[in-house]
Amino acid sequence: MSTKPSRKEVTHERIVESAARALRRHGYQGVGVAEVMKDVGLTHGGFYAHFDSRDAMLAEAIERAGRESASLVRQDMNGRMAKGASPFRALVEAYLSELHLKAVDGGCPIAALASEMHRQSEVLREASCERVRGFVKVVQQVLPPNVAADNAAVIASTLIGALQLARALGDNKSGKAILKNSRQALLDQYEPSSTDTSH
Amino acid sequence: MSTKPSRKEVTHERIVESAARALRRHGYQGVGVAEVMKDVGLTHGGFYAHFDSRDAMLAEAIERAGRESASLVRQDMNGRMAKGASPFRALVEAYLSELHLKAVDGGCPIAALASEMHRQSEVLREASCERVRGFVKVVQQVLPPNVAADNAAVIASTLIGALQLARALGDNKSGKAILKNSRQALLDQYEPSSTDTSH
DNA sequence: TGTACATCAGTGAACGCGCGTTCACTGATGTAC
DNA sequence: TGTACATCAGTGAACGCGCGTTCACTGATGTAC
Repeated sequence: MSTKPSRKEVTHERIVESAARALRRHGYQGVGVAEVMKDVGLTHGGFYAHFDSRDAMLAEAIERAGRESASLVRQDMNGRMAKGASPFRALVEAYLSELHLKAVDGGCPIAALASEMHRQSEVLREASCERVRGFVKVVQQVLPPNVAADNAAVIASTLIGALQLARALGDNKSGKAILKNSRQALLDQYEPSSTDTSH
Repeated sequence: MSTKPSRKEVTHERIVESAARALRRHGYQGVGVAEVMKDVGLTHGGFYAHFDSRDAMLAEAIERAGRESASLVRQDMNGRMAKGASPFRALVEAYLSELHLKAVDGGCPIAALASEMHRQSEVLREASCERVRGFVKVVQQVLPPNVAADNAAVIASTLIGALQLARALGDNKSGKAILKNSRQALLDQYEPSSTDTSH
């Protein structure tokens, strides 16, 4: 199906990839056209051959950031499930891992952007909401049996809030303590039968 | 003790008040010196007689936003406790109320800023962390008996995350549903004896 | 109480800078024959 | 396979704009006598 991508398409993807990283590291307003172009080895003049506007690029970057983050988390989850963890435990432990705490620019765009979402332009808000809905759906899919689907959004809120607060407090004792407490609390509540295997 | 404030002190407070509102409405980067000064009826030139820098103003604004929000939430809590709600229930219901959902610029600065905190300058990060620590302490103080103090940070994460996601999804059905589910889940978990009285 | 002067809060023009966006251009790629 | 030309991706200078910050100045406030 997929024919070999043109040179322009390759460049386009590299721009989006760089923007997706900058977006999470610096926030919506921290992504500059010139800086992104420089990062992929181009001059800023060529930008508008690829996108109608900066916003158009950001909309693509949000979508890409969501996919990247999902694949990163899923990879971590797979490792944990291979060791016997349930899907729910694997998600909680992967999302609230110290790896994710540090990996801001490869991690979850919702944790990186949530408090800014409602201030963005229509296009960006819609792209961002889509990520939120997607994440809630992911949580829903790993819910332990006997846990009502209604709880997915609350659990998503806890995951996102905890990661944000941990990052805000810094990559130190208090930040890591929040992660640990939150993992513990989520597992105690929704999967009380299992035991904590994290270290 | 408190002597009558000088004219300059009054103006200073009005600037900080305006900045505290702008900070929550527009985020750290959305607070402009000129706009804040215009909002209090002054020209931007006089700004540096009041603050060493924009950052210095923001640091004061964060502190003020925290106090304003705390007093707003406490007021709402008092009303609920007068009707028989426990302190914990009152906090959960007040923080995750539709009023708070809409009142961005008078509400909790952590919900308004959390995902941007770790990107700020040293001064602003410290001022922001202080708000986080203060909020966790507030949660700790209303914890129902038999709930370990460790849980305060997780509950704070859930409150903050849920409010952010609700705002991101918009002041509509899905946003309000997250608030409602989150209130329910928190009460079910930490105060299962009581019944939901919210409407 | 009234005048003379010093202090002080706020004015408004100007600065340097970085940003998003535009555009005439160039050099490389690929197609036609 | 080789040449001639059209297409296309990327260049780099320029634009208008808003920002944080500075500063010489002004008009009002308050103090000294």
